[in-house]
Amino acid sequence: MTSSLDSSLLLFSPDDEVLEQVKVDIGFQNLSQDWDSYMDPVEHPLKEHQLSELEPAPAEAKEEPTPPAQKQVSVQPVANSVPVLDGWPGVHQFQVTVRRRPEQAGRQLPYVYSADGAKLYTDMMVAVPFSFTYSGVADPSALRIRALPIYRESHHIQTPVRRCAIHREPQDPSNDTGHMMHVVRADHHHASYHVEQERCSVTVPLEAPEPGTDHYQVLFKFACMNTCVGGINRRRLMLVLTLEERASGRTLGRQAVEVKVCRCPHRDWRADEKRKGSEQAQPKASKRPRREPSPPPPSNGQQQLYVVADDPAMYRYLVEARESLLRYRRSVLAEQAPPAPLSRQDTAPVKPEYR
Amino acid sequence: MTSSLDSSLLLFSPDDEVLEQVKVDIGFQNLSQDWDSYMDPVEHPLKEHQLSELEPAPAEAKEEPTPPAQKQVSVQPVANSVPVLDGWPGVHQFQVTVRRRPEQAGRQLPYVYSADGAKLYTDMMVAVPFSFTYSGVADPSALRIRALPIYRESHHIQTPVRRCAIHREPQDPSNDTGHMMHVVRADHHHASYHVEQERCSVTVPLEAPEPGTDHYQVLFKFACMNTCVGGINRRRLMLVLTLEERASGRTLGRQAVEVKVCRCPHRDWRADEKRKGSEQAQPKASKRPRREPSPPPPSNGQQQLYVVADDPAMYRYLVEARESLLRYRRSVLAEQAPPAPLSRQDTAPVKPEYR
DNA sequence: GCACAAGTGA
DNA sequence: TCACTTGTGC
Ligand SMILES: [Zn+2]
Ligand SMILES: [Zn+2]
Repeated sequence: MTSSLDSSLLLFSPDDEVLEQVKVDIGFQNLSQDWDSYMDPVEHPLKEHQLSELEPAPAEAKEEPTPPAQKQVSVQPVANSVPVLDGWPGVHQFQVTVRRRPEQAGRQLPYVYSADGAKLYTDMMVAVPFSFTYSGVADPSALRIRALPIYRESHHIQTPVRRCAIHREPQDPSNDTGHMMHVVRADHHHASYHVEQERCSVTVPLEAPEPGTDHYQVLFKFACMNTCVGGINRRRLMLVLTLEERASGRTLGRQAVEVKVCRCPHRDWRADEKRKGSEQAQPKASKRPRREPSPPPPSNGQQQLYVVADDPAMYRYLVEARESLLRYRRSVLAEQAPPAPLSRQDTAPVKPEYR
Repeated sequence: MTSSLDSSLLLFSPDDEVLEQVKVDIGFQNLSQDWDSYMDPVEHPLKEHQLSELEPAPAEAKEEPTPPAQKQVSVQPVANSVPVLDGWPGVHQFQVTVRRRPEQAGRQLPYVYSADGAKLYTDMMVAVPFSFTYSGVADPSALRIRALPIYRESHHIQTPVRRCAIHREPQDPSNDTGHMMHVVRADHHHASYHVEQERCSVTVPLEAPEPGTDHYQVLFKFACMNTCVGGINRRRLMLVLTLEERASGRTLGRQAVEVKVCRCPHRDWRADEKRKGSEQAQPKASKRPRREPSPPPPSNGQQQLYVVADDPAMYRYLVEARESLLRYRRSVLAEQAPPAPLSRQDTAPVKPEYR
């Protein structure tokens, strides 16, 4: 039996990390009244469409044209499976990097790799050379490398990374080579594209390093920006790279690299560096990390209420609902005692958030 | 015979303003060699897709469900017709404004109207009350008001204003009331939506002012932002408001209002005001107007070469081609003597501009 | 490579 | 309302 996204990549986790995360994310602490008024469909300004991302995408789940030999069936229990991004070299000492790091780059490349943060900054649709090292592999062709993009924040880690409406258009040049739904592309003749549980990934066969080099190089491209509206939408991205046994799909090693696909890789890399520097310099309160503070990991030892999520969809729904509530509260706070209603024609009444 | 976009709104103009504009826009002055190398499909970094906007949109030109009584046929010659935005009150003294201008606004509205510049700043999908005045109309119901969005810059004035891919999605809340293709909506029970020559507009019947007021108020909403990628795309917008004879479609009056649909109407209005102020203060070179410098209107008295555009599509094609060339030149200038080609695997070769 | 414009979280 | 982020023109 074979599996493409195997059980060590998609981790089945009833009341472990995932639920811990749910407890943290869904922080309704004795706020049942708040909850009620929030959930009242007449009172609060939410509409279902705000949760539209949660709906399973209109079955795009068809398998890509793949060499029949690699046709595979997932045996993975789907419920509560969450992608793992812990680095794990495994027996083959599987490692990843991107060559030509910034400090030695002579000419301005359309990408920068920060080795310490394991973060790649790249423009869209440029081929970035990932270098893989491994050892103790008798027959490389029996293994393959999979690249799977996921969201970094726990809030969104369960959401499949999908392309935005604009770049999904068939006439978009990024789709000249097909694989319209795939954010991550591999410039490799034997790349094969997979869609499993709504998640798009690409695999390439493992090969021996080119003569004279000690690493196997694969070119990956990214077909949406981190900022793509209706797609990645400014969320942080990780690229999970796994070494797999081709026949069984078993994971033999794993590494993850953060990827920021943006127009000015160098500028943004530099900005991150500066930020890092100033944060260390002033370990005080400093400036709050603007981007996605991500719920406090351990939190206080006090009794915590939580909502159990039965499946990923529910989890996502709840997380989203929570965020909507937070937005709602903020807006209520912001408005506070709605000013004497004007002529009732002057301004639009309760309206959904358009974006 | 009836016409919805009549001949005074769409002006037939062979060798007049339009061609003047072409002369200015297409400024190939003795640059045939430049042109050649530019047009060589192998040498230069352009691809057809960059001109994709020029292609006629996949026939969305179906008429909206409209009361049969208002079903109309256009008798308008299409070639070289260009929208007019000169204010023209006409015999009925047709005038437009938006009430509640900023200086007297107590509470922060989601829109601001600058009367002097005749410019509206508004958030997306909020109902903005336009006030119309007119006089000498015996039977208002025989007339109607049309709202047609067009691009302000001559570069783009021939391009129909279309919604972006994101807001065009059927599940977008802005489409709950239908009219998916329409950027401009009227909050009026008898609004009727038109699509003619790829241009979307909306009409409402003219009515008598509400008792006690001297103006007829109509609520308009805007269903895309000025910045919408793949749609308006940061271009400046005008809303052309025409008073029409309902039966004949004849134009009796016309006014135009610039509209900026953005997230922070007040901020952007304030910014414009400041800009205006500082520009007057320093009438010297000052800061170059960043946005769309729009080709120098009269230019020097020297012999000017120009390319004749036979029809709007060609015109648009040429304008776009010209802009592409400018981009190409800039990029060539920027690169100058391409550095010794690297390992040929490090960087992506000639690639189209992804966006 | 800089500076501006403009969406967005807080 | 402020400040940050980030696409984009030049
Ligand atoms: Zn995208
Ligand atoms: Zn839009």
